[in-house]
Amino acid sequence: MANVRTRFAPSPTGFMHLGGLRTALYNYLYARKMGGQFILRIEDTDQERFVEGATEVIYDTLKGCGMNWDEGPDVGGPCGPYVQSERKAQYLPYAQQLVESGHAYYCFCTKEELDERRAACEARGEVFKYDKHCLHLGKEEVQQKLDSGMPYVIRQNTPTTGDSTYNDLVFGTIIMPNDTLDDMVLIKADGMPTYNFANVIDDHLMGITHIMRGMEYLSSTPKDNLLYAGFGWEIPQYVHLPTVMRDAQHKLSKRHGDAYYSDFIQKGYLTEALINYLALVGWSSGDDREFFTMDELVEAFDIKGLNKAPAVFDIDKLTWFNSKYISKLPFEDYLQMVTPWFDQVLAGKGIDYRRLAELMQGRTEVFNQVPDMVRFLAELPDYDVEIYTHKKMKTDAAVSKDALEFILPVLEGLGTWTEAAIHEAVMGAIAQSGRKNGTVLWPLRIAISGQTNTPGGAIEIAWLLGKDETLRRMQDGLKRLTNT
RNA sequence: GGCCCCUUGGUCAAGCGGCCUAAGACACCGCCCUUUCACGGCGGUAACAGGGGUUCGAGUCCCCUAGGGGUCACCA
Repeated sequence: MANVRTRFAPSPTGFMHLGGLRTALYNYLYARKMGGQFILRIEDTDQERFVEGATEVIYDTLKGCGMNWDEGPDVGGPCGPYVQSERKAQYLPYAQQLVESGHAYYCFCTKEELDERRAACEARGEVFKYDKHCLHLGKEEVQQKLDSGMPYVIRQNTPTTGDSTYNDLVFGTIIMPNDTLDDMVLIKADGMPTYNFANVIDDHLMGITHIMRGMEYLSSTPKDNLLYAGFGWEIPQYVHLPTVMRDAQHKLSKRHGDAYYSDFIQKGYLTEALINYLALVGWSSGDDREFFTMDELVEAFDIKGLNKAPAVFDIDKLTWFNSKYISKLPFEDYLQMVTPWFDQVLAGKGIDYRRLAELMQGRTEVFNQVPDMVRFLAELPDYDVEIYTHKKMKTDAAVSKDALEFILPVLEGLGTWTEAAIHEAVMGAIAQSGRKNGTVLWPLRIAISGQTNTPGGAIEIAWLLGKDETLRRMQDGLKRLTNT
């Protein structure tokens, strides 16, 4: 097969949508897998939507995810420029060429006229389609209007009979009746090309061999093909991708804060986990493997593994991946990453982050859960004495009160406050007294943490808190137990 | 509404005519481990949308119905 060239062609909106990121990923993987090139092209033909700094977001996201492009706006390449607004001059001549050959025509209908016709059509319950009104203008008439400076657009002249057929590498043969094809605008009144037109021109000029994009383009592809045919250009391979959904009915959306790459990074998801999971939404390697590095994805990627049905993006599964990736992090990396999250609630409290991090790494699913998990170290939460009661530990309020009264002097008398010393003193005293470990340790942990779930047990927490605070909290617990 | 596409457990999915009384993973439930929770180990609940065909044999092929998604802009 000829050299494979794929491209990712995002619009600079300021955000990287996860669906778009996945599209970029598949394009990247396929190009790398085939030893071809991955090209980045910025599609900014809609100038009203220009967003400052938006291209940087695209660069940073792609780079951050480990997807490097071979050709693009910043790195250049033989087919540049790679920003559509910088290529604007080239599109009109191509459109004019299509007019010459009868595949396109000038149209002078105004937006208002069209809206009117569209409304009338819809009122009749019919599907609106441009009626080729201006196709029938005489050559002189067209020239005259052009010369007079009348605003115009150039429309594609689609056939009205027969069918258009093409092959999609994921969906197979797609057949579309030509009479459902609209004469879409190629060149807008402002002289800029429409997305559809610019795409075809650029993809051809850049030698793109495989077009991998969302399946929303499945039914507009025949019009693209008509354009390629009009120029006599080779039609590329199409790989339409299933939609990434939030649930069975809805796509991922801005509103729900579940659509953008940055949303997830801010919440404390790791890029590697996100990429790994994203690759699996709509694609399967065919075996049971779930964990992939980027290199392994390149190795395993195959268009045959692409699914057709829309796939729901499951945050629970992503979170599971994330917890696994966090667990595998080198400890020093974890410590560094978790520190700002500790700081949110523990800054200046004198808590040993290193020890806390050791306790936390194995139970961190997403970093934004960390503050709530460790907040109790900063301040004893108000809690219900009910939580002293635990069936399995055989504890209730009375037993707990007794346990705390029993262990308090042991800790008070402790000279060195290290985990080993605390452990030895507490466990020794328990053994000597003939009590059960849980009967004492459960109330102790409740008293000093004020909650049933904590990172680490009573001894680790006591050490983290320090002697004074530990004793203070135990006194507090005793007070609560006495009052009931 | 027209046209296009899709349909295996709650979710992602394996399956590409017999190896399927249908894998694996997440989630959920139970048990074990454990000074809590989590981790880990073991086990469990749960699916071929429905109906017709084709075939010796269908989750796998065809048709219909239903449901879902997409698309019908001088937006990308």
